[in-house]
Amino acid sequence: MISHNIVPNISVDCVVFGFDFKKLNVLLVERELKDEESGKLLIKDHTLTGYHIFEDEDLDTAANNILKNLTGLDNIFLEQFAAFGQLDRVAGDKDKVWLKYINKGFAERIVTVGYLALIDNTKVTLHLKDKNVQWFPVNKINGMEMAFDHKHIFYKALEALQRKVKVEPIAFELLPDYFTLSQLQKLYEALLGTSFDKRNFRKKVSQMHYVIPLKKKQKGVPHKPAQLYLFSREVYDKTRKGKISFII
Amino acid sequence: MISHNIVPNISVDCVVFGFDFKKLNVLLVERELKDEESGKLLIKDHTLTGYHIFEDEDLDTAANNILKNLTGLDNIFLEQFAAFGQLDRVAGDKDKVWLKYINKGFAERIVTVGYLALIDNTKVTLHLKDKNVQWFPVNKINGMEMAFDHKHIFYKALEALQRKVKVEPIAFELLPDYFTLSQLQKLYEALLGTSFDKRNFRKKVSQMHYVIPLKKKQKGVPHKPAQLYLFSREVYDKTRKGKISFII
DNA sequence: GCAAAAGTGTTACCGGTACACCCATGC
DNA sequence: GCATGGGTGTACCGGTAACACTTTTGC
Repeated sequence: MISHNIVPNISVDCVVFGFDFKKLNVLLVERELKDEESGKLLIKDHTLTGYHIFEDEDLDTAANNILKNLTGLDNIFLEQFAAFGQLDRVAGDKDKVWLKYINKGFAERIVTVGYLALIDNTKVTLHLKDKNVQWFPVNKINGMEMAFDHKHIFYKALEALQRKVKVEPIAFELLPDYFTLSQLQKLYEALLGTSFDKRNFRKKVSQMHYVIPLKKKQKGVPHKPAQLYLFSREVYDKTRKGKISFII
Repeated sequence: MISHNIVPNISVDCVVFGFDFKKLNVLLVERELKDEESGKLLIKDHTLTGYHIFEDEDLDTAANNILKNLTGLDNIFLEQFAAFGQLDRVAGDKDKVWLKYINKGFAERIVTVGYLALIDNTKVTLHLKDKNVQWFPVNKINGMEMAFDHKHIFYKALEALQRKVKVEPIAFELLPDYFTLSQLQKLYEALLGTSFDKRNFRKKVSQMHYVIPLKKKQKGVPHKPAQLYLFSREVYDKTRKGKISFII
């Protein structure tokens, strides 16, 4: 039995991160509302990608569905990182106007569960065309206007990501299947806001036997083509000794 | 304006940890139901300490109130660690009977937010008298019957605790204000399920300038009395260099 | 005086850090 | 041939790990 009634006071919001080989980005949806008569712009800001769960929908399922709708992809890395339930989290002036306008029967008090999503930019760009969805560099978020408490949620997600990335091999989710060591290094530098010594970084990676060099090389680059690598979760699960650190 | 209506589909559950200088314990409430006519025992198991939030109550406030009711103490260490929303999480046979019996107007679908609480056993034991609330060693939980998905929640809490304890100085919350280094060592050993070399452990602690020796010593012990120490959060906040590890 | 836990230093090894030059390709 | 990023080895230092005996108290 499938219900399509939403739960009026519980939602799921996904903070979707992507990496364009230079910087870390986050996916945001534009929220725009014009006064019907005057045409005056009442609201123009951004929100995370989320919605209210259905009565017969798991939290994890809801998060997956959001990502599926957004990108067309299944099997995206998704992990819950926190729940947000402040009394006033949807009670900003603009937010009240907005909720009244969309009029979907949401409650005044909404608890949302935040999910972290990591996606491989190279697989997904096409599906975002002609939606009001866009990538924004994470270090520009501070200056932006955001709906509800979404800026707060975003920063909590970023903190969670930075914490996890040091301890679990999840950063690979942000890279294509085949990647170079320089791309991996730039990714960690973008994630953690630091920079690493090239040789030491490579020495460390070479101890991670689940980062496997391929026979392939880059092609068509105007410099020495780089070796391509692959992350193997199977090897990781078998060989990790429990206390591998992903920082240098 | 204070409302005393509960939100029927959102609850908060606290996983309360304590340390008795030998092992790590968790606080559980007995859940018992007898058939009114036959007197037959229908349910006898244990639950975490939690309740449904009120309409005008923050998640954090709700968790604090639970702890306050339970222990009489304010200012207990409390941290959210996950939300649980599986469709069938309150739909076990016993759970259905129980929810019908207590008849409080809860929804069929309940999302609960899990909080980790750390308390100093020496301050709180008195307040638990004559309630059906008791400490249980964490390594006995596996063999116990628990309500709803509370066993699952408990294990997630334990994992979160083990993760955090290596990286933040929260273990001190489980000790009295003044403690000995042996107590601290036993605590970490209980938390992480390992054992440490005494000298190396002390060497490491001596580099943590926020663990401060006092002029006092233990009294009335049948062996050489130990130096007492104190954890100073102020010193910690000032001196931590960002990457101190609490493991050895 | 004995049982019980407190307290204390040194050495060996390994992993982390710092650092500079040659190489392969596209244009 | 030049601009661009790819790729490589070594020496030093600091932290971790292993290890055994003396001290102080209550009884």
